Amino acid sequence: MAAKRAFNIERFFQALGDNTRLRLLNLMGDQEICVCYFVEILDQPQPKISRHLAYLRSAGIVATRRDGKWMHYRIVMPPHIGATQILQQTLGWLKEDRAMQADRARLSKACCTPAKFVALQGAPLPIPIDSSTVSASR
Amino acid sequence: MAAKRAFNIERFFQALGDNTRLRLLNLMGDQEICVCYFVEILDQPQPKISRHLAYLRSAGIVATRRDGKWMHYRIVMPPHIGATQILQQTLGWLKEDRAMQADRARLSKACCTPAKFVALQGAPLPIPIDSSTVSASR
DNA sequence: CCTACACATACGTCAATACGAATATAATTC
DNA sequence: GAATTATATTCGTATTGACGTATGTGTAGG
Repeated sequence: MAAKRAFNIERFFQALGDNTRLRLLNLMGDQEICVCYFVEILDQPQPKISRHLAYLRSAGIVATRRDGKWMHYRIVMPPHIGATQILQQTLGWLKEDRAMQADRARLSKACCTPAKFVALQGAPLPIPIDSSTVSASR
Repeated sequence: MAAKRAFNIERFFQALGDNTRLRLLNLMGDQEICVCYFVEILDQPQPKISRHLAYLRSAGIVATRRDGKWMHYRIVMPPHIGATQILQQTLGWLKEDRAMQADRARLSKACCTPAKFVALQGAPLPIPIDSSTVSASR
């Protein structure tokens, strides 16, 4: 059993204080994405991606869902309304950043033309999250 | 090279990822306050306060003004509109936190009844900042 | 000048973090 | 059940950050 810690403000901001983690959050946006996409799009070593995702999870910013071999990550809003607003604001800010736009463009490309991304063959496509049912799933 | 670096997003969030620094920002709010108040209200060693203030300054979140022996600190809005919004949001969030409210209450008390705070004898009172430079939230 | 005051910085130490490389775990496939 | 795939964790190391303590710097007043 993974001991779930209480939400921590310091931890929350620290989680946002790293460019790789911001890039990961930017890619997630309102989708649920599996790890192989992060590795491919950011072009970084898999353990590095995995560690940063673990950090985001420990900070209560993302959650996971296992789907066979694949692990899907999605953003979850923190239990504090203030943190939620800041996270939303941050995501909006990232959308205006050129480098972040480029990351998302690459992700779209990978989803539309998977033939050009050999490493993603067979990987499940990102799944849009219905913003009205953030918590529950059928 | 100049000591002043370009605004850095990672640095910005890292600066917010420490409770002492959040307390300092909370006390500043829309006032310009000298260091001795921080030391007195937070009841922490002066070098510790000074180091955290230096960190905030290096992150481009606060600015200083020397007034004789006293150094006044104030919040300055970052050059990025996104960062500004997040900083405002954060300050608003802090206002709802009990511990942060207690800090501000202590500050008010120190300003109204300075006789009870021996260490602050002769210290200049906090100076409200013209809200035209900082978008207000009433 | 010299001292006192307000604040900043340097130093040593310890914890937290980031990284590449290697290895472990979990689920699928054969 | 052995190999493969996808992801997580461990290990060793280098960097950064936080802290207490000591010391340095700038200013005002005698």
